[in-house]
Amino acid sequence: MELKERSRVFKALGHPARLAIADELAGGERCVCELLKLPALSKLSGPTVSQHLLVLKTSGIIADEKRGKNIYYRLQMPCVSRISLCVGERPSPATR
Amino acid sequence: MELKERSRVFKALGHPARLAIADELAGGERCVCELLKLPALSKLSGPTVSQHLLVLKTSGIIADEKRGKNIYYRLQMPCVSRISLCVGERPSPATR
DNA sequence: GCACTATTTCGGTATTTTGCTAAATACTTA
DNA sequence: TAAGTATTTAGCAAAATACCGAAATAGTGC
Repeated sequence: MELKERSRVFKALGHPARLAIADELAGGERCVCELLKLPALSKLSGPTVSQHLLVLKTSGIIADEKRGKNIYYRLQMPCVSRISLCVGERPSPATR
Repeated sequence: MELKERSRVFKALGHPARLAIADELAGGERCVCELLKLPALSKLSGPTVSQHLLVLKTSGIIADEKRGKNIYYRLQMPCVSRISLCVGERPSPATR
């Protein structure tokens, strides 16, 4: 994958709300109404969360599927759940 | 690591210039003057690259050390080189 | 068809990020 | 100490992003 495309994936994960969504979807698919209840998203409006979902989708991280009244999102990029853990690995990051 | 702190790491990698720097440093330490020659950075001014280095440093991804005339940067967060590869892994799995 | 629920799209504003030039700092060598 | 090289800091304009409320879309059940 090219530099720009790869960096787009990281950029998409580079917002607390979107990272929280990716983390949650690592546990299986969720409809938007479930995601809206996440603590990290509960302060945001529906339209705002919808925009964040679009960013994640555009970068190829998640995919959606409509079933009945709801739209379900799921993790499409398998490595993302691994990534997210790995970043937390080190104890003290910004030590000079 | 907390959500916000983790997302800052991704955000830092979410720019082609900074991802290129991280990729290059995965191969060992480099001084700024070497980084400036990278194809992905050659179009940018020195000060701009310096700002990108600061972003990476602030998020704990890289560390610097002054030796003689030069400042050498190195990867401080070991998992970053693994991450960067992993994102390129899959083209588009048509799950479902 | 009408009301209701779930979700997205639109239009706008506030904030953040990017990248530049000019100037400052720090080290080296003559 | 003067000049030269390497790098950062400061200040600023332009572009991108984040967020919201209102309106639109789509499905369900009466």
